[in-house]
Amino acid sequence: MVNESLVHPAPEESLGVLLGLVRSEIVRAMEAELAALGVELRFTQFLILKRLARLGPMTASELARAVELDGGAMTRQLDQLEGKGYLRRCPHEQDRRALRIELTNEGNALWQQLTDCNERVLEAAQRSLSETERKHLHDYLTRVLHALRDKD
Amino acid sequence: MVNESLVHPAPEESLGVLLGLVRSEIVRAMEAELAALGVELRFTQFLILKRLARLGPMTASELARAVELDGGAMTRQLDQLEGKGYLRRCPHEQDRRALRIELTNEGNALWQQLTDCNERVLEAAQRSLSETERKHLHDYLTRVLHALRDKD
DNA sequence: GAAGTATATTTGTCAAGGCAAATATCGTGG
DNA sequence: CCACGATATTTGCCTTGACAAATATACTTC
Repeated sequence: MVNESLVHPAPEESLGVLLGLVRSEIVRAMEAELAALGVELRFTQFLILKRLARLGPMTASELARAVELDGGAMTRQLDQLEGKGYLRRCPHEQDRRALRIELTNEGNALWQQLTDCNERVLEAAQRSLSETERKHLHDYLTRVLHALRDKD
Repeated sequence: MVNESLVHPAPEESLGVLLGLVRSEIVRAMEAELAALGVELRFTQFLILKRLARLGPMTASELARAVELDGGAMTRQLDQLEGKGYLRRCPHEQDRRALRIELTNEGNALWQQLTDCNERVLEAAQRSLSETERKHLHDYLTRVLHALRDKD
């Protein structure tokens, strides 16, 4: 598969920089899209709700690990999301140290909007990539991630 | 009670998440590598020095735009980098509002270490990708970035 | 079952970056 | 020249996330 933009490469941005730029554009686009729908959520909060919606109730620690967020930061995000009424801290049945974090009805109702919104942003971002290219992009990034994590 | 799906995360991480994970691993690796060489620099500071080394002296505003950093944040980073002796704020010859930011000899000397370090980290990150795949990855990311910036 | 270790949550502290206001200077159109 | 809007830098304020300490509870080992 020949690609024209390989023939005229942009002034060489290093991978680290490029990743940062793309990510911050995606975050910006998502937050703007949400705000336009009247939903005031930061990207991190979107990620938290997404995990809960997809994986079901779990403890705050599991949630923190799932979104790679510090435990302390998670406590404060949960404060906010609970305050907005999207989730609830319930006592954990087997472990009295832990919490069972679950979406409220309102949180579940919001979820459809969030996932649609995410869909639109990712579609827009990748609109110049073919289906195959999208798969490759995902595959490459996954392999890079593994390379970085499994040192050697 | 541990949620098994957290141990083996779903194969499909969304692009936004994946980008964040890869970037934060690269940042972590770079900072660790630098620290191991006795150089205490944050990734942002590395980027600033990199721009200066590659593009030569410029104003603080130009530098801020080049690394996509807020002007206020740039002022504070310059304070630190000037304090460490890596750069210098000189008066701008044509514009008395502006500064001419330039690397010191020490800053230039550091540069070779930084670029070698960056080289090693990126090589390690992409070690499982062929030369062609690396080019494609870069190309895809560049196209995604353009798609996000040039709204339709 | 007691002691010691590991884990869950919360809270305090800190650095970084975004945004807005303040100040200085530039450049342009009367 | 003068007023006015744009730009450069700095500073203050706010939010976020990392890290560490404190507290409560679970688990493991003897």
